[in-house]
Amino acid sequence: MPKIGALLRKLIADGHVSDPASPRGKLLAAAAKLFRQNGYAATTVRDLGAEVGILSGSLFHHFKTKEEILFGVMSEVVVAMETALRAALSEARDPRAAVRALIATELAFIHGKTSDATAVLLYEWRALSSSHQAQILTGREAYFAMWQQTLAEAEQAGLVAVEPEYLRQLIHGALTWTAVWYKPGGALTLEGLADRCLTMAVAE
Amino acid sequence: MPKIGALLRKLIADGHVSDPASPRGKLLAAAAKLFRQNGYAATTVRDLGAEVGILSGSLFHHFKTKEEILFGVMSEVVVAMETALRAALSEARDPRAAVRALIATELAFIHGKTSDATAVLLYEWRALSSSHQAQILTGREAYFAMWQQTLAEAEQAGLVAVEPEYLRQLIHGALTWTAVWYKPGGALTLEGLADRCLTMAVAE
DNA sequence: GATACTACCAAGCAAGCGCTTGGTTTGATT
DNA sequence: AATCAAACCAAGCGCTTGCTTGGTAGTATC
Repeated sequence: MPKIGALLRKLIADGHVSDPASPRGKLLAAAAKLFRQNGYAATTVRDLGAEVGILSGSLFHHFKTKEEILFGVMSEVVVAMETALRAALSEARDPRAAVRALIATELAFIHGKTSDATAVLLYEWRALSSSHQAQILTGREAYFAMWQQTLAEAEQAGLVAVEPEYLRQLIHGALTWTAVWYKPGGALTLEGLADRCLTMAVAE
Repeated sequence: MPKIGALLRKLIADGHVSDPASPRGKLLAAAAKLFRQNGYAATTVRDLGAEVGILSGSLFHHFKTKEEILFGVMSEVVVAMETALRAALSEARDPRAAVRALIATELAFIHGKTSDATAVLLYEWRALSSSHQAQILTGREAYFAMWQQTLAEAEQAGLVAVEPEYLRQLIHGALTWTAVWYKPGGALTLEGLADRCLTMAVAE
């Protein structure tokens, strides 16, 4: 499984993700942090400006509206996540390893350097305009399909006892909720957490 | 397992939960609906007033602040949930049945008549003041303890392969997330959903 | 050395926000 | 018939919100 950092650098070089050194990239990172911490609606454009050290009005030189900033945060993490999941899957040798690869990659996004943006993607869905929602949803379809297919193969191999479409959602919920309770650096490592999730999801 | 409706009526009669026929009860129900739909920060006191058919200023005859309304929604559902979980557990004859009782009860809250309030409790945590957060947390401790003990007994019976403290959080996440994707009335019944969750959580 | 572009500031506008105030209606109680 | 509390209205205050406008400093291009 390639490190996510390396994948991210390639996406930046290709222009699919904003350079964190650029004003736009810094702003998106700051927005992700504040949106996660206080929520989108409770974060003001003045908060955002202060976080990057400019006045609130100057934000609108980079983005047309506040909501475009939210959309920017979400769409970039969707691109990165899909790339990472595809790379992780391509190296898995059997259904069980494939499921573990998906779990570990998703946990890496939820708790690694992209954790703020990922949390915003997962928990600020409502705040997006419906047209932007549709765009993000389209971007995530490939991602859902990967999960679906992987779990279907695990089912054929007799590894899982719950229908893939339901199991996918249940696992997704379990992983998503780790953003609320799991703190890296404690007794449970990220690898350990992935092991527990795998144990729960598939049979031995 | 007693119906939640009956438990709720008793709580109303005893004054632990607001009567839905009273102005306060109607307001809390409307608030739960709007807070869930649009989020706490994005819901204005004018929205709340319009939903119950009064002017925004009149809300403050019933609650001191907007945040007190949120707190009211959350604290009442916490009381109800703890009562329901305790009742469900008392009728379980073995560890497996106990786990299923907890799962089914929580799903009933997430998707039944109290679904709006439950969703608000789960997803609007950040919007509460820290002192109110502490109060809600205290109220939920008994609830966490029930889960913890039930899963510990299941572990001793050899039913689960993941440590109770982690498994509790993973299951909680899976159940919580059903609020986002599961729609009652489709091919999968609530009982069916509970079965899938149980299958994933404990061995045969 | 003129042009053009990016990134920002300074100031503020219109709209909407939570909440307050003083007064009115309503329905039950005495 | 008089009393009283609960429930609500009408009006608006002080403040914050997202966003706009016109202008400026720095840097790169031709």
